[in-house]
Amino acid sequence: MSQEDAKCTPPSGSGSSFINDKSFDRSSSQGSDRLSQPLSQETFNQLWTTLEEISDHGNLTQIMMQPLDSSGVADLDSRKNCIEMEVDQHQIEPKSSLAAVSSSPNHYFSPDSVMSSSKPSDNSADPGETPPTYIPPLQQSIATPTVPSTTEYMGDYGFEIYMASSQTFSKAATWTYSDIVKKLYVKMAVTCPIKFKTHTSPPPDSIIRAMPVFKSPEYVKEVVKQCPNHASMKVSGLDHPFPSHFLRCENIQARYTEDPTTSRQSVSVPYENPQVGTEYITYLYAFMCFTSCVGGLNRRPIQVIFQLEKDNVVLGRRVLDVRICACPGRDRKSDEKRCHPPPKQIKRGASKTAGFQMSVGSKRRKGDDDVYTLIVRGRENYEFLLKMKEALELMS
Amino acid sequence: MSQEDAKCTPPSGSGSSFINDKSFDRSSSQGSDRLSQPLSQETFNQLWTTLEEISDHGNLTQIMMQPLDSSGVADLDSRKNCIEMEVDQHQIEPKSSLAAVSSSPNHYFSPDSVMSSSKPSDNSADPGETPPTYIPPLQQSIATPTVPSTTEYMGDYGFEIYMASSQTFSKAATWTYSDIVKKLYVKMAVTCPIKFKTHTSPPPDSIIRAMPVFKSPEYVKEVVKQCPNHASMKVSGLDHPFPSHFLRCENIQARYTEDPTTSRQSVSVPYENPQVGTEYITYLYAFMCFTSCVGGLNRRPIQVIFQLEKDNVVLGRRVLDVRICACPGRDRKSDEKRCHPPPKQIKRGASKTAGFQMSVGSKRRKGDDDVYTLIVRGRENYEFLLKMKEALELMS
DNA sequence: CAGGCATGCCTG
DNA sequence: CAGGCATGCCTG
Ligand SMILES: [Zn+2]
Ligand SMILES: [Zn+2]
Repeated sequence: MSQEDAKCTPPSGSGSSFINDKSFDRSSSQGSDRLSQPLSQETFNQLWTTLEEISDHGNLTQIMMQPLDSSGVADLDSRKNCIEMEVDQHQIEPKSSLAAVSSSPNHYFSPDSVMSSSKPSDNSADPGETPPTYIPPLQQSIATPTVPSTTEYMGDYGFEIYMASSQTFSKAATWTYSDIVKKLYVKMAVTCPIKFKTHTSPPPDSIIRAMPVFKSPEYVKEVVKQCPNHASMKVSGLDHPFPSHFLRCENIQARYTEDPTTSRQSVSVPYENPQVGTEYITYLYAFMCFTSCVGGLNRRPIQVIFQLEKDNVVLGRRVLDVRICACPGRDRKSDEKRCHPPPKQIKRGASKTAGFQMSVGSKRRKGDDDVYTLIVRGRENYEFLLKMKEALELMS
Repeated sequence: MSQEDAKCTPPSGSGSSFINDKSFDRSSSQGSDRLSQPLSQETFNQLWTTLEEISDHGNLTQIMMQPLDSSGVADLDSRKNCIEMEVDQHQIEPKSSLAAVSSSPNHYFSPDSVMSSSKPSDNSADPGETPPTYIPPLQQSIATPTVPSTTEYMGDYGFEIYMASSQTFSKAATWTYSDIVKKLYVKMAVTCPIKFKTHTSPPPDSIIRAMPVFKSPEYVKEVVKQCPNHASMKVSGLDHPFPSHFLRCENIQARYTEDPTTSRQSVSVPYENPQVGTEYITYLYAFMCFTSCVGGLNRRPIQVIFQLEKDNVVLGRRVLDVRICACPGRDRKSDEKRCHPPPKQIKRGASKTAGFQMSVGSKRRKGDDDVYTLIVRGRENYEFLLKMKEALELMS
């Protein structure tokens, strides 16, 4: 049961779904536990530590983007150096002093995505939206730039996201959205249509930026990126502008960014007003790893932050829980079942015997003490049923 | 049942266990099937093809060995170039003409590991060993150097391997050897003692070379290497002489080789005669991926070839089936059960109900037509048993 | 350590 | 496409 807890916390309406978060899966730092009796304990601890450092900050993607004309040999050791450099950066020089001065923490996204407080679209400005709950002063500083906001924010233009809660429950549908768990279930590497609208046209050249983050507070700080396995598949770099991005948008104008400070990756597309007669504008997104990918998301649930931005000013923000899996239909069904167990569902067994439904529990029923006679043909059947009867009577 | 077939073919004694091989799991080229509704079908097919090429020949390990003093950025695209170069090599210039001339196919291992036919240790020379079965002329040429021999060969020195069939069945033991399935079950990244002996001391400076190969004929040609995930963990290169090797030997004198022609990786250690009073010499080996590793072994069973060599002449060869998994005890147990199903084992269900054993099948038994009376207390119990009885009578 | 779940993938 | 297995890993 405890293994399933994490799944039972659908985001509460439009507020930050973080509040509902429970503890999650395993911590990636438990990795070293797997190495009982290692070649050399110390050696391995080192290995795993290295791995964790890399997965926290790694600049692999940047390395991989290097075009063909370079030396032709890779020095992956440089990654480790990058990591240390990065840490220094954090402590010494916030990438842009502009960000440090004028960004509003609740709308902070990346150093080049600043919320000007003079704009009318500040979070306190929109009464129709759940106002953000009290934020302790510490969080208001730029001290933790690695955790992007996940507070939903409609903004002045009425930015909204919409998932057709369509697509069958079928185990094999490429994607399906659960309105009851408020979560998108989607297969890996398939495009999934996501719709947006505003009630007022945002300024021209506005964009929608999409960025994945871990849902659990335990991991929000960690950057979401592809696992080495899937990252290594796109190595050729010929097929995609930013091959090792976890989140893609099928749009010729899609722009792939990796924030040099936080090293978080995002995709942005120009916001287009819906065609006449259409309420929503649809973009096609694809997720390039499973939620379960070892060495990547590693079974840690994520959400995607969709932000309407104009010149690095955040005009609106929507957050979508996403699970990337092999059987969206199956997994949706089981999540929903977990949250709304059907009446009289039995813990385990029994109901699988199907054909009839036996109640379980201590409630006494009509006829509980009556005595009946069963005529059975066959010795073996008789013995079986006898044992069964004894077991049943023991239970009652 | 068919999913389990492959597991039920223990190698038949000391002969090539290839003969018993059945079809295996899925082909890795089915990868593209996973991408239903991809971003762009063509693009993805390309991706997967690239991946397969890489996993077949990829020079990643070489690239990763590049020391820190290089440019500091990696050009992983160069891998693809390497691949093509490699293919050319195969067709144009066999690495050493010596190998092409004097190697005996059955003892062929790698271009620098040649079987001199003047040596007394030729395969035809030892009558105590199963002589290799007829080999069609085509295979005798050096045309398929990518498939190392897996024929066991005791040789003049009486080379033997020995696995203590010790270690509990316990689900958590780090390794266990099944004498009935003739397979080693071992956790990933833990050292496992493997013992060798000869009846006569081999010449000084003899070595034992260990090389993993896929067991299935379908995949033998493919080089066994670590999955990108696990390979990327050792990236630092500080911890191990050849960090991305799949097979390691805990021995200061271990030498890690990657054959430039076949790009197969192997570890060799100097052969040492057992200590006085000891029959065997023990080496510690470790496997750095699961048999199930996606992008690596990918659930394809492997075996390890242990070859006694002296100056690239093969003096003996032993082959060991190995499964690297999280629960060696559990998996051994289930493999053995598959091969020797306990008498009266029921396909599914029933036996799980424990406490009594019901036979299944159509054999008529004593008492099959007798009629018995069962007195049942409780309406619900009665109804349950009634249904049960009806079902049972339907079955008989 | 043993039981059991989660989840990719295989097979009909 | 649905049922079901295989198998890493989590939890008592
Ligand atoms: Zn992945
Ligand atoms: Zn692996």
